[in-house]
Amino acid sequence: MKIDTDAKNDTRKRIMDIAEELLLTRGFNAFSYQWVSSELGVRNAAIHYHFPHKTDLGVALIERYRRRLSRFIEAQAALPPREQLERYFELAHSYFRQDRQVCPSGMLCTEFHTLPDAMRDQAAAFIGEMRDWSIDLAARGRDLGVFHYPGSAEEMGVLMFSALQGGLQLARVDDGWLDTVKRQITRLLGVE
Amino acid sequence: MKIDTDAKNDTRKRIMDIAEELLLTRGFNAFSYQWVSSELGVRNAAIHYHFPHKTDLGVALIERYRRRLSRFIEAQAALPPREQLERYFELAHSYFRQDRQVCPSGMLCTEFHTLPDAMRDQAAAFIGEMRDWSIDLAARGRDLGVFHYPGSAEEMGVLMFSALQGGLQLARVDDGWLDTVKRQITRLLGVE
DNA sequence: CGCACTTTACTTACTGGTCAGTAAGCTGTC
DNA sequence: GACAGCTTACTGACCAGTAAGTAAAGTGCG
Repeated sequence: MKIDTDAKNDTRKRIMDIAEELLLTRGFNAFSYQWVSSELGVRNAAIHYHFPHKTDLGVALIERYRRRLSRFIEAQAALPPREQLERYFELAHSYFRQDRQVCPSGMLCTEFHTLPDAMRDQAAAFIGEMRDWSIDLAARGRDLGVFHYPGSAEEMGVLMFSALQGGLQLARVDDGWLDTVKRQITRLLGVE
Repeated sequence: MKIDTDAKNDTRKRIMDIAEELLLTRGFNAFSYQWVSSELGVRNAAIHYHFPHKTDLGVALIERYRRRLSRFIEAQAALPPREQLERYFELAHSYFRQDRQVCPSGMLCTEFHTLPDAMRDQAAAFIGEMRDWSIDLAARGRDLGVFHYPGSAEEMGVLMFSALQGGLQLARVDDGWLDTVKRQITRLLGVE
């Protein structure tokens, strides 16, 4: 039996890790293969070997986000809504702690008009999945009598997602911003 | 007396108008002087005559946003909170209608780490003014008994700003998004 | 086991295109 | 004749992407 996760996959993963950090701090259009290769200590063309076109790298990154999100959702599907909400906030805050990153959806939305088609499709699917999860959380919390808010679960889920995305970006300019957003969302959910 | 708003100021204004559209659709890093000059029907260097460095153009754009915002705030300072809220929503929606633009603060936040210092300073000031106005609206609405929400005016103002910024971006992927956010904010403000 | 062959994971060296920015010249108006 | 508002022509840097070569590891076979 062959150990498949050797040099190739390791380099590939390290490229994606470096590219991910650059994507979430600077944006897809604001980093080049040079940035990745010099950080990794290889030549430019080595990146092209693993990801022939920059689009391939971008698509691979979003696909990975989607897999992670799917695992994240599954891993905490059984938790009570209050804890799920806490994890949702923690997810957002972990981006902020890491060099004031924004969430992938926020970066991909603002760069949307400049992205290649394949990346747009992936981004739209990813955002749809984020949206659905946020709505599910709002719905489940209300059904279990933990959240008390006006309007539908869809409206509340969409609002929470929007506020966290915006809040994470605005936190770059004002440290306390994200905490304020988290606090107010919690209050608006009527959690005692 | 000389009519000052002649060729120079006219070209300068047209450059800024074209650059503004590019900024809000593609982002500051994703358009070049070539894009502006070809749209305007002049040569590259003509743009450099009016704005020697791209940073100068960026700063001028944000300064203009700040002047506009200040006029916007002044023009409707006396309106009842419900109407002020409506105008706030309309401001956001007018961006969306125009080629799915995002609001300036959203674009500047996500590109923040790549912007020159002078632009960052302007962006931070602009966002601070937006924030203050949103908070004032929440405070005045509550004081006049029109809005009924939990938490402080600061928290509610910051949340509204965040949700509109995020919602405007996410509307690029899903047409109805912004309307949903507007509806839910209105509900959460306890407006009957 | 040992030798030939193939594949993997790169390298060096390059292309054509775009970028911001500059220098020098031209033209029409006060 | 001075200056505003351009133009043409250019520079050096960076960009994504490619082609050809190489060293080492893996594979098939006698």
